[in-house]
Amino acid sequence: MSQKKGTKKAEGGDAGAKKAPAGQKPSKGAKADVKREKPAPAEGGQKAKPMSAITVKKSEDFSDYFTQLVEKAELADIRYGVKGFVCYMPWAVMTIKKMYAKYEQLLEANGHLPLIMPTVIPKSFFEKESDHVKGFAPEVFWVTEAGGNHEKLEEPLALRPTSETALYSMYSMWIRSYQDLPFKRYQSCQVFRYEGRSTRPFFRAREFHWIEAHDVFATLEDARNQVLQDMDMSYKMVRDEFCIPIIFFQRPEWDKFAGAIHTYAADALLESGKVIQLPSTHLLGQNFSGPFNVRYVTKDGKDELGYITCYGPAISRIYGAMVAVLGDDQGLVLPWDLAPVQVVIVPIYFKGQAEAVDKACKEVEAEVKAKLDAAVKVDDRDYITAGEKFNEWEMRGVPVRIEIGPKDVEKGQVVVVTRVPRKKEFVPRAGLAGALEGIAKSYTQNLRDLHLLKFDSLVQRCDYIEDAKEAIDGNKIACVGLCSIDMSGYSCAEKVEKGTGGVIRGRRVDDEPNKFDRCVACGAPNPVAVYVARSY
RNA sequence: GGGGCCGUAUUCUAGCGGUCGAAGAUCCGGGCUUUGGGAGCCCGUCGUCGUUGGUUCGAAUCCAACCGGCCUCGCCA
Repeated sequence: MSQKKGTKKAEGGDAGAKKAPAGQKPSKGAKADVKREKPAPAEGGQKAKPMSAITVKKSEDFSDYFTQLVEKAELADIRYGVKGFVCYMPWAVMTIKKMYAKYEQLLEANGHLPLIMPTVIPKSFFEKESDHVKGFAPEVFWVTEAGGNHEKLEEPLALRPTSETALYSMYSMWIRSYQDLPFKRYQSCQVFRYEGRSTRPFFRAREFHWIEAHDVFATLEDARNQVLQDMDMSYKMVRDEFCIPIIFFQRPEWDKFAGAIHTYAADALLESGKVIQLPSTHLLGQNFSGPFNVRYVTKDGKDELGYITCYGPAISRIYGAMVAVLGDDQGLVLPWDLAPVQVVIVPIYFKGQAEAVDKACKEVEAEVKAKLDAAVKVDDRDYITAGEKFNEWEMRGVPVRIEIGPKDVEKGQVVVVTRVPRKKEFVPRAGLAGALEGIAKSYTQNLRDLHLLKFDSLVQRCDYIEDAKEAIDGNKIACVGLCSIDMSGYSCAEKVEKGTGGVIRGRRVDDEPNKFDRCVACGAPNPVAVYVARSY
């Protein structure tokens, strides 16, 4: 019987089999470490984890791994049936809300006030700035009719792909004088993009969740300083709090936000060897203040255009990146502050001793809540085994598990197990709060250290396009010389991208250690060092 | 947007022109028994075979289009 089951589970594992030969790999690697002694020899000969476990190794098939993680840790449900739109499940939402809260707090500490704008933008607003219109034209959802008879709207409404045009049309009314500047607002909202490329939960959707901050200043210099602050906030949040290593690039001229003077964007590197863009900040200068009439009166009575910046951390994508970067073969891993449940208590029941165990669990729960102010949960379900609970909470990335059984009650101790690193310890009840405090304090720091591989170690300096291709094929980022990231460098950039299969991400914003004598494509002297990588 | 693969119950799979009034496992509900790393037995429930149209005496099965999913290549948070 369990033989049959082993077989079935192996099959369950190839949820991905339909897509590629890679789907077959998993069963081979599937852990047989659990004491399931039936070999199930006839059909396939491999034991497998239950369907509730991830059946591929992250390092072997990242794409399948991510799909399974999203499904099995119940982060999103993709069965809604509209391309690019998914249900965000409670476990993900609880973390995402915490991420929002941290980000919003930081933005407010840096002088931003919250605001909520309408979701629809009239066509006429949207079309005021021509570069921006061109950039977004292909990916806007339009609301064109309404009512029972599908009456046509007099003016089509865009489902906002981003809010510049909505905000700045109001900013022109809200901002009157230099006394109003700097004028800094943010909103947490959803935006919509009719994405052509294939969609992925969290990473690329047609509806995504983000924060956008839009700031107006009296001088270009003030605006530039805001861009620096935006980058600093990104590091504080994305790297320090969410434990995702990132680096900022100035995007090439041909790859900037439509309507910006410059775009600066953080890239993270995922297990697949692809970079993904995380927060970006744009120096818009006066490109929008002209068309939208964002003006202010100076101290000496002159009428001036404001200088604008906008900053867009996409929380849903950052969440996806965090899940992807931190997760391991057991499932999700979360920083301490972001875990919906930080400590789970699993009672180990035995006939006739449940009451004593339950009582001890309740006591420990109360103590942890009181002394640590942590999110604690007692998993007292009596219809599944303790082992299954262990696996379930590990899949969900709960940082600490406390096991309490009859033996522990007797000895006045508990078992404390940390998710990362996976470590089991017997702790006397009297020392529990102290032990947990220690874990809580260092947990996130440990994760960060674990993942803060410096980009430097993943970057390969290359003098020839062929070398760069080799580096990129080996899941690395290539650093090459390019004559320019202005439009004058575009044709060389095309050659590099075609020759390497990567995309030019731009020039590092911080200090550049690599120096080049000539452009890899045309040989022109005094090139700028740029980074080339495959991207999501 | 291009190319490739795919769509049967919550999920995974079988069926590949008539024997399908669609099979098995899982899930779910009930009962017993269990719980220190993914338990077992018994009973029960669950199906617009993705949708629409076509071919055929007859379609889950063949064809087309659409919708969705996965993989892969050129443009973005």
